[in-house]
Amino acid sequence: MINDGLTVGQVAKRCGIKVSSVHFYESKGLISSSRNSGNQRRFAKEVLRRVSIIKAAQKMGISLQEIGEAFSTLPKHRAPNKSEWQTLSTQWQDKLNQRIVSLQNLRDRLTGCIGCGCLSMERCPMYNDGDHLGENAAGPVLLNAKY
Amino acid sequence: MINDGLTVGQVAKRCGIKVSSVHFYESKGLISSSRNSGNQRRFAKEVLRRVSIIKAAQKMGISLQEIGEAFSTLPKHRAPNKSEWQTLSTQWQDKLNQRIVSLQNLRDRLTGCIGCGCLSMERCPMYNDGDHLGENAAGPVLLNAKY
DNA sequence: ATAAAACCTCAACTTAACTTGAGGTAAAGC
DNA sequence: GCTTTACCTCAAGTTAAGTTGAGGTTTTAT
Repeated sequence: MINDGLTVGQVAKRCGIKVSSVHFYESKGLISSSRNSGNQRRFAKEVLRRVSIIKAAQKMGISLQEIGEAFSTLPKHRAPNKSEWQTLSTQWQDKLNQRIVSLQNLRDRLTGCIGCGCLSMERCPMYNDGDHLGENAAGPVLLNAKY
Repeated sequence: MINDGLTVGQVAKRCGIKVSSVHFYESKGLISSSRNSGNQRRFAKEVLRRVSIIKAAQKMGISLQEIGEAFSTLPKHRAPNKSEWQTLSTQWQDKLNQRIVSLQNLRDRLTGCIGCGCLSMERCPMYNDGDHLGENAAGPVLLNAKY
């Protein structure tokens, strides 16, 4: 068994994750493997890129669920090519940009609002950065009150 | 019982969260209440600000644990004043700034890297934005390989 | 050839942040 | 006064993303 693909241990080590995580990602369908004669997993090198991308996407705040959905648009039995990866990249960049903008808004309003008296759920600009409140948020909200 | 403070239901509604969450936050020591003659919770208006801040902090990616730690620096039996709230604000702004910068780095590297051949755990600039890899990430990593 | 290291499966445990439900009490509306 | 709505407590369930462990097999190294 000299050159039959990567073992789980090798994948884990090269990706900086645990063997159990490799198993876990496979169980979620994010990566796949074949088996050798002794029923041990063997991974194509392509898996390293996939794991890299999983990790990068997670840093962006993308869930494994969403990563799986994005991966499902990739070809099943051929290594994705450059432009296929770039399609993913573009989708996620948009998400990432939105997150950044949203955090920037929050940051910009934080100083102005947290110390002032206006902090309220409904009207304070801090809470109106594109997100919507829960269903039951209809009631009147304290404005300019001193708590 | 006309003006004895806010009931859980009122707090929940005005904050756009569920009654169970109000209970939950109280169980975590993030907010507190007194009880009326019939053992029902009554909240001071100050609680609305606290919940507001909990929500804002969560949007920033701050955990309830950290929020609790920050809150623990506030006075126990007096409503915090403006400058006390602003101290919190300042702490969190730094965290927020770091997160933003980190996401920006990721974003800026995403397009360049995800479609190219260099995406690797160890050397690719995408993974070198200040975070460190796991302990076992020591092995050689595929560079410029076609997966 | 044998021992150690790596794998295998499957079930159960972990943490965060809540939610749901059961069984029972209090307050409000008519 | 009665009924409905709101509360109470406490235990258990939920989702995400893994981790841990038990019991057993395969590879690798000496």
